[in-house]
Amino acid sequence: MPRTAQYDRQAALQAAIALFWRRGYYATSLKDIERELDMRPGSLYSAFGSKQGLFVEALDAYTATMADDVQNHIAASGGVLSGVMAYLRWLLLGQKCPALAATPACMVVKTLLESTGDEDPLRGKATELLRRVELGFTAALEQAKSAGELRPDVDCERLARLLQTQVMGVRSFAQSGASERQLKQLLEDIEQVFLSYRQAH
Amino acid sequence: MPRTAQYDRQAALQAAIALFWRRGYYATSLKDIERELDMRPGSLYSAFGSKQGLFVEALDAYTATMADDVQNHIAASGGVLSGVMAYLRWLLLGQKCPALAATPACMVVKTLLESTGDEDPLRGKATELLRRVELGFTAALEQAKSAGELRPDVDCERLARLLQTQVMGVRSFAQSGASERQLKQLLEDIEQVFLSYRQAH
DNA sequence: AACATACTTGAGCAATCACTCAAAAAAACG
DNA sequence: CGTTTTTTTGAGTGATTGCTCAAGTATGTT
Repeated sequence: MPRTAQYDRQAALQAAIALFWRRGYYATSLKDIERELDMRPGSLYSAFGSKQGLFVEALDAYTATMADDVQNHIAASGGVLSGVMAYLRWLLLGQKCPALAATPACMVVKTLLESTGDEDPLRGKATELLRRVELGFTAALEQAKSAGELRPDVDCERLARLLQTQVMGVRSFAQSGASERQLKQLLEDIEQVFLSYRQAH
Repeated sequence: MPRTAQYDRQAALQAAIALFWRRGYYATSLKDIERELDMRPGSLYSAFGSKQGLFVEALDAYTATMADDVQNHIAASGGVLSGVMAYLRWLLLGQKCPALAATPACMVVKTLLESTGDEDPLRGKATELLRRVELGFTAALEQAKSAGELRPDVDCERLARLLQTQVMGVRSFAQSGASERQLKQLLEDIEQVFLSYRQAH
């Protein structure tokens, strides 16, 4: 009996991701959102509740996509460390140029850094998601250690944090407009960081 | 004959740094600024021109202070790489707890990441300042190479970018609420990164 | 076709945004 | 003390903020 919704929720979320990723939370107005998602306030608020609700949902979806991308590169590459490096190369050097080249920095990190204090719910959400990614890294590293890719004495939780720090660092650095050649060198240098964690054969 | 200004420009700038560092540019309102700097609109606008003018001046002052801190630690530590590590330890583990522990992330990086696009003047300013810091690193590394601290084949510009990436990474990671123990381990691990660049004796 | 049940629309809400400016106040001179 | 010069004040600018809601519109069922 009811009328079916006109908009595509997933498409709207993708548009929201692109918009918030580029402009951040506080600098994005509802006018921007209405224009970019092609939705009017009534539809927006019945679908997502509030600007913050939409943002959180977009951030969750972004993180899920990112985690998938990382896992796919790990699987395709065979090793965890080489997989993450492959992911970074794909992300920063790939032909995803137009959209991503402008915003190589991680949306979660952007959110963490634009949060206004400890009480800001955005900070809580961002740290929660970072912790989730970190746990994913840890699990993948544990598995790699069992498979003999890593030295048996490696502390996987610790290495996961180093790994995450590297990813946060390069992606932020890439935002400052480095050339492709500089990024390539940087990724090489970072790859060296992980050399000592590998199991010698 | 004229009336002398009541406010202290340097004190006002310090307050602006603290405020913008914590809350970012877009999420900070003029009401916040009036309260925190204890200045009314007229004084603010005669002194700094605009919200953006005040922000840029604060960001410049922040960067100058940060560069001083780094240089001091390099001088006190004897080596460039050990100096930067000492700076990070002082920044992230020192007793600067209350104010800084809440905002370990670099204000310039926060600005870079909260900028809304390539046309955003904030992004230009942030990249310019990062470039300046990078050049400072390069110069210090060149000097260190001449002094025999670094291997003669080290590409100093390249190492400077790696160094900056590490600093950006840890400081951002620290914002996500890591424990002191985790930070300590992370700094140890990062120190290992630079080991291979040192000149053997 | 007529009804019921949504969804979409856009005008409009109070609050806040960055900012202006005329008037009041205060210092340095005579 | 009075004059001059500058700063400080705070009410007020139009525009925009996130958001609401009644009216209009479209769909699926009977």
